[in-house]
Amino acid sequence: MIQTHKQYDHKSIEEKWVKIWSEDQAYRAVKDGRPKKYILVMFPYPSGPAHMGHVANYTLGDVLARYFMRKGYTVLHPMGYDAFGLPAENAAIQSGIHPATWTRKNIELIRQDLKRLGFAYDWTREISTCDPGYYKWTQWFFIKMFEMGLAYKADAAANWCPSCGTVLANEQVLSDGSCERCGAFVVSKWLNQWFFKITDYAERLLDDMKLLTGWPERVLTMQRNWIGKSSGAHVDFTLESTGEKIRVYTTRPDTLFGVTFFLLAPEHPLVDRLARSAQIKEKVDEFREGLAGRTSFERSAIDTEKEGVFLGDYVINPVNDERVPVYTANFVLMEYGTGAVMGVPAHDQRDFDFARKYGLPIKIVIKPADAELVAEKMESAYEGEGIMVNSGVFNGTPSEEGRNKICDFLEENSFGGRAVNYRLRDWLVSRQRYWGAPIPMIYCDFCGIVPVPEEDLPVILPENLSLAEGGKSPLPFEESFYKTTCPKCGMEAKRETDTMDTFVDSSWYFFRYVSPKEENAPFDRDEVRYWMPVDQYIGGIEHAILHLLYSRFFTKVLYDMGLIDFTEPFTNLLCQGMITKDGAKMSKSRGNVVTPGEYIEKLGADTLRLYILFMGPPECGKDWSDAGVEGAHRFLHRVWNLVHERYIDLLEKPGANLNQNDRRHREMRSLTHKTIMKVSSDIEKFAFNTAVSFIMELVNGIYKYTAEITPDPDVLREAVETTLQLLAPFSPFITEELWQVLGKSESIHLSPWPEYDPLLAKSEEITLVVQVNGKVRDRIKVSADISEEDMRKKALDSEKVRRHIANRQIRKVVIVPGKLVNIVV
RNA sequence: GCCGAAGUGGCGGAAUGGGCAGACGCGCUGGUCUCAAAAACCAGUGGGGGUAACCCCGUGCCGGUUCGAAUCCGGCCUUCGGCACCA
Repeated sequence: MIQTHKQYDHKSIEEKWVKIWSEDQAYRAVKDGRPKKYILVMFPYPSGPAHMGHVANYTLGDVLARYFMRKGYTVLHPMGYDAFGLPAENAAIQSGIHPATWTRKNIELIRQDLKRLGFAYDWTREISTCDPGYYKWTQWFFIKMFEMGLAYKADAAANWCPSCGTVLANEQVLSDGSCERCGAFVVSKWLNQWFFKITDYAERLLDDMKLLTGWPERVLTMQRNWIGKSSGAHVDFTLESTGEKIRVYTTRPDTLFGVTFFLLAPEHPLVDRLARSAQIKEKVDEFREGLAGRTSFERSAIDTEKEGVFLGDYVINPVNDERVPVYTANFVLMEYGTGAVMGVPAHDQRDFDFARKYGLPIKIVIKPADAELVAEKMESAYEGEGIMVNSGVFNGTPSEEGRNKICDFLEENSFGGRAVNYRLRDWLVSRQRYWGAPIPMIYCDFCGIVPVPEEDLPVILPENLSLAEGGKSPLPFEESFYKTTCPKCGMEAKRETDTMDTFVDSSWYFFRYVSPKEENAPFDRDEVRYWMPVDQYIGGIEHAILHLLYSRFFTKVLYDMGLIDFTEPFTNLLCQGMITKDGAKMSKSRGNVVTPGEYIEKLGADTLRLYILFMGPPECGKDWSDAGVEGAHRFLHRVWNLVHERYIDLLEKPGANLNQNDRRHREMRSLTHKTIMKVSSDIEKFAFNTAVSFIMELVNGIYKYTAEITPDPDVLREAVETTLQLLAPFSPFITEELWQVLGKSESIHLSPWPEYDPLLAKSEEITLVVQVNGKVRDRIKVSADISEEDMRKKALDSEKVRRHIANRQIRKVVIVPGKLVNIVV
């Protein structure tokens, strides 16, 4: 039967298989006896159709999932939507569409794109965080954490985004002081808010990083930085006027004898009590007013001038009974350490600046090895190591050693002792927004804060409300929502009207996938035991701290609750770089947005997937090129034509002058097997770009083979079928179609991954490189199993080499077996 | 300022337990086909020199180790990312 030569029509092929795979529920995760792989990609925020970042991210996951399916694993590869969040409310403000409507419409759009892209998801496990069946359990976790003392309400200086009209967690403020979401500058506001006590887990979050051997080093470094552990000492100073102790934290106890003043954060509760005289009180108020107007970023900027006010009181340094003045100063932070700092101007640059400004004494207590310090002549603080001086019995002690000795001394005399501090702050989780999971708490005038009883969950977010004036949340104005009765005493009470940070929703979603329809628990524990932890997590580097730190924290809390028996959720992590266009982030305002939809339409999902992987290593940023994507399309055409023109046609008219022993048949087989070997190992290394290039080389090789010689049918069949099988995870549609053209009855995606024969994968011939003094002078084709002696002989026999040696004396011959000979003269 | 990553053709990128620099693709040039073009196919393509065989230079810069360095070591420069008044 002669096939009519059909043109490669990506559109009809892809539509056909999307339908078939969908009807077959082809990629359901089945819990069976086989080894499992849980391949997870960070679920999208549904803000519209899929964008290129999604394609890149999800294609990586899809290639791995399909690869492991064919390697005999049972694979969990799910998809869902991070569906609560501010953009939905912004859309409502701008166009009047309800956040729920907007979100569900976008889920529909992105789902359609994901299906068109051919991702092998188990669609029966689809979840959405705005679904009451999901957020019921988000609320349940909140209550459990409240019961464990890990969720608490407190007054604190919070990051307030004026444009979003809500508070933000520290992690959601960028280093320039702007809002991670909208870019507006964040201000500091003193507010009563809900927090998760992530600081209780600081040490474990840090310590368990040693388990994360499958994580990129840069992500671990960023988290380590963020947690910011430091070791030092607590020292209790005595307030002269009242005799009470004020504790400071320092990383340099060795400089304790150099204290010449004492500082309190402006928010420190002691400041008001100390500022007794009217004159001082006035100055302090004025000083605080000056700070209040500024953004928190401005206040903590390194180049902001150091300022302070003397509070009229003194403290006594416990180690030498020296009396030093107490100031409040703008650069002292209430949130870090104890909110009180000892001033050692000789050995701390900030204290030095402050001392110079207010004419405070500078006392040298560390002497550098190679210089003499004179207080009056110093231009900056000496922060390095040295020998302790002016420090009583500690004189002559090296500073590193001194730190320890002072700590011992403090502990022996109950003046303080060793202490550890973290930069990490508690996670502020309440948001004054509508489109989020309601915090399941009730305020009762008699009983205080009472959690919603478990059986009353979920606290349903009413979806029939529209945003209040100025885009504000309608919940505080909606009596039918907030009016309730106290579960304890039955009296009239008021619900919490704040919702949760959406990062809470996404901190446990990977648990929900294992049993998405479970109604009596957040997840089925047997299913978790089988599928978790996630074997491979894939997502953008922008979540290096945020989502990944929160998820690690949640997992540890779940462990402490006794729900799971592991402490880290993601065994291996792959962080992909950003896709840019013309070197810049794609954005509507720049007008440089390219959307997957247009390319799926024009060139096909297979082409798009192939190109986006071929562009470069996954972890690097990639710049989109229209010319490049055409090249990928051209390659798929070549594959299509290979099957139709070179394979089917030639098989139809077999056999003239078949010379089985011709070297070229063996070379073809060798190339086929070599390609299996390289593509397999490259996929496991995430080197998808080179995996694709090896498949391209195989295709080029087959073209050459069929052009040069009448192919052997078995050799050609092996080569062509292997090509399709290796290409299948990358471009699932065209390979499935061609597989069918070849008369296969089962899906190519269910066929076992090809195995290679190591003997065949080895070349018969190698190119021997011959160098003279390290410079390549000749290349000789030799048999692969050549002996070292023959290598030397061949090299020395070479005409070109002889010319370069001329009549100089050969001093040495270096031989690298099977590769290279270097002749040194 | 501190920490981390990276600098390779016109472009995206290959090659690091030291051993052929530039795989694969894009772009470009020439050719075949065509009335012509597109597509497709074939050939070429780091720079310089030479009619040629060939020769010299070349992986951010300067040194070093080595028979041999994109790869290792020391010092610089640049870019990107993170942290940054955290006591």
